[in-house]
Amino acid sequence: METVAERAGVSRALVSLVMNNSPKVSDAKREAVLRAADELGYRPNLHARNLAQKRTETLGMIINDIHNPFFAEVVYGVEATAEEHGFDVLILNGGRDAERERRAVETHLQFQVEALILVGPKLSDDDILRASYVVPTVVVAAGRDHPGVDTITTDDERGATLAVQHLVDLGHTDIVHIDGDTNISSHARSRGYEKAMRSAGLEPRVLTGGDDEADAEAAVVELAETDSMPTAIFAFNDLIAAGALSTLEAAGLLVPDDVSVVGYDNTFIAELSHMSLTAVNQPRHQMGQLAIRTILERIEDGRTEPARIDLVPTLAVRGSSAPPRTA
Amino acid sequence: METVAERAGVSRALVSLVMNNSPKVSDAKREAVLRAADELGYRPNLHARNLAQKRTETLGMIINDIHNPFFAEVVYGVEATAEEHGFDVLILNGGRDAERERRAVETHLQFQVEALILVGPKLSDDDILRASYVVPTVVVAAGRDHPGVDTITTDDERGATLAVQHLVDLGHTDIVHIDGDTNISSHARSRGYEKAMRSAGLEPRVLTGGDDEADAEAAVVELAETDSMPTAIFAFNDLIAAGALSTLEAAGLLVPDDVSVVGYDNTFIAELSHMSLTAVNQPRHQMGQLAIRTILERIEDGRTEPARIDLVPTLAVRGSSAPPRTA
DNA sequence: CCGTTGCGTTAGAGCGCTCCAAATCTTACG
DNA sequence: CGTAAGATTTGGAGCGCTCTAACGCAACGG
Repeated sequence: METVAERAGVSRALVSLVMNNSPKVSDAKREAVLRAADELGYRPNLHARNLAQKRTETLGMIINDIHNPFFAEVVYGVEATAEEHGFDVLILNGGRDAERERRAVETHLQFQVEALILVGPKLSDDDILRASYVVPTVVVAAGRDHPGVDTITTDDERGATLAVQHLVDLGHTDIVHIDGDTNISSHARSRGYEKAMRSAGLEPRVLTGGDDEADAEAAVVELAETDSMPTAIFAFNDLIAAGALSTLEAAGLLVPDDVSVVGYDNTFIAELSHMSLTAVNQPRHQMGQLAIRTILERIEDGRTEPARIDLVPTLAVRGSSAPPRTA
Repeated sequence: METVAERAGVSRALVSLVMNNSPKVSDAKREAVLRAADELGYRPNLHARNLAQKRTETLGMIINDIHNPFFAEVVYGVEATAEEHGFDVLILNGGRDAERERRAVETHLQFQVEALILVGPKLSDDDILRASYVVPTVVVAAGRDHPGVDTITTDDERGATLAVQHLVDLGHTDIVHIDGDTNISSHARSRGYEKAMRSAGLEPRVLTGGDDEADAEAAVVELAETDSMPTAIFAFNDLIAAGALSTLEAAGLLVPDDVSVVGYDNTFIAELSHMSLTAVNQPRHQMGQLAIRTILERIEDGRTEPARIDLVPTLAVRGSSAPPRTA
């Protein structure tokens, strides 16, 4: 910066003004500075800037797993909205691991991000709350209540109910749920499933799933081997559903003829007409967008009470669900 | 830091030593500092640290599109290896847009990242070269030659050849390629396709594709409407292939009976047995890993000549390819 | 009993930038 | 031509940390 100032024949302060395109710089000087900067390949050091400014205009986002297309779409919503407001978004990958997420939070905090956006976190409530004392924090796709922090969710319990009701309406009575294991929204979806089953007078049956295709296999194999295959499977997410589809096929079962399958998230995978997966839809882009809006209300408008936005899930009916054979 | 030092009854310098867990601090003082830091909720400011140290131990990665699972797997390879060497990885999403990528590069450079990892960049060679003057830069999944910078690729031309040869071996003579349009590796794959077709004595036919499912539709619809449907389609990537599968199905055509489809990347989408997509495989995890190794050779060992690592693609044969009807 | 050694500790400068108050230059006007 | 009001520009302190060189002190040998 010093060098640029000298070359342009001005003071360091003036260079700073130009780099932040302040309006109160004469055109002549501005141009001189810009030219000098260009000639020298000068690029402001963000660390120095952030240090001096005590602001970073940067938001920290942690996503559960870059693998899962659900999260990718939330990211697009977040980025688009953050950009509009002049914030950079730093992404750290949680990698489906609470410990890694904890380190990611720490990294973000040390980077002095102005807010934390946790998408489908695996962290404990305590960890989240602790982070929220340091910096505004919003949990997206939370599934359950996070006391004290902003949350953007779709009503997972209701989403699960939609899925079950759809299957019940088709005439299914034997519906198994493969859950999300330690995933944060797993509990709400299981609860919705169980309630809906009970209120339809049916007996719930829940198997342990996990995050993705691979985690579905064990559950479906178990169903096949114990000869307890239901007429319908409601999966924790689209990946599990896709895994179920694969494993069912490998077991020689037809979907939807032998077994109906319903997923959750309605990602592009469900949409692929080859998959044609009936799935509960979450408005991902909007969720990302609302996350930023919510956080900006804290940063810029100084809101302090936790916000709680609960969106309404819908059901996208496709080819993987049909009436059971016996009906 | 000042406050922590006071509370622990030591100097600021000592706090610094403790925070960087230097061995030359007495246990008593170390503990005192740690306790004070904990009580005060002290967290070192990374910007100040980076400024003083003139190192950031941070790598900047830009991925073409978080949507595409191919990139996600490269990310895992990069992260795992970077972590081993004590580097943080900052991810910025290119969003399939050269202009956004350019801004992302700028952001990373201002953040003083110690290296740049570009995964499937949409940037021009010039932009890439310019970045490489500032900081060690490696291009992953580059597809074509990038003079002056390190590249990690799989041989895309050969990959395309594998796909075509597989189809030719099955007896296909009418094979259309849906390309990657502006994608960086599109050219190499098209070239491989064309060469392989010619050397098999067949006439190449290339349609414009793009990045994902949506971009496949136009091409396939065109084939259907102009009554020029081939017996096999070789797609630029798995997403395009998946889109082709969908559109073919919508047109009432069976895969592989009426049309064989081959994808590229061999992501989990291809693996889903419902998709069962024959696809060219790239060793993604290894590519990420090698990217970091290569870059570390520059940072830590001071290599200066550009490295060029070209891996060998393989073909994963699945259910979407079969002999043509007429054969 | 004193000079040495070496460990543990510290003062203080400096990293590259922003921001404030104050200095300087322009312009307009009586 | 002098002056006040703006418009520009500048010096210097300060952001929170690391790093170097130097310092204090206990243990040790002669």
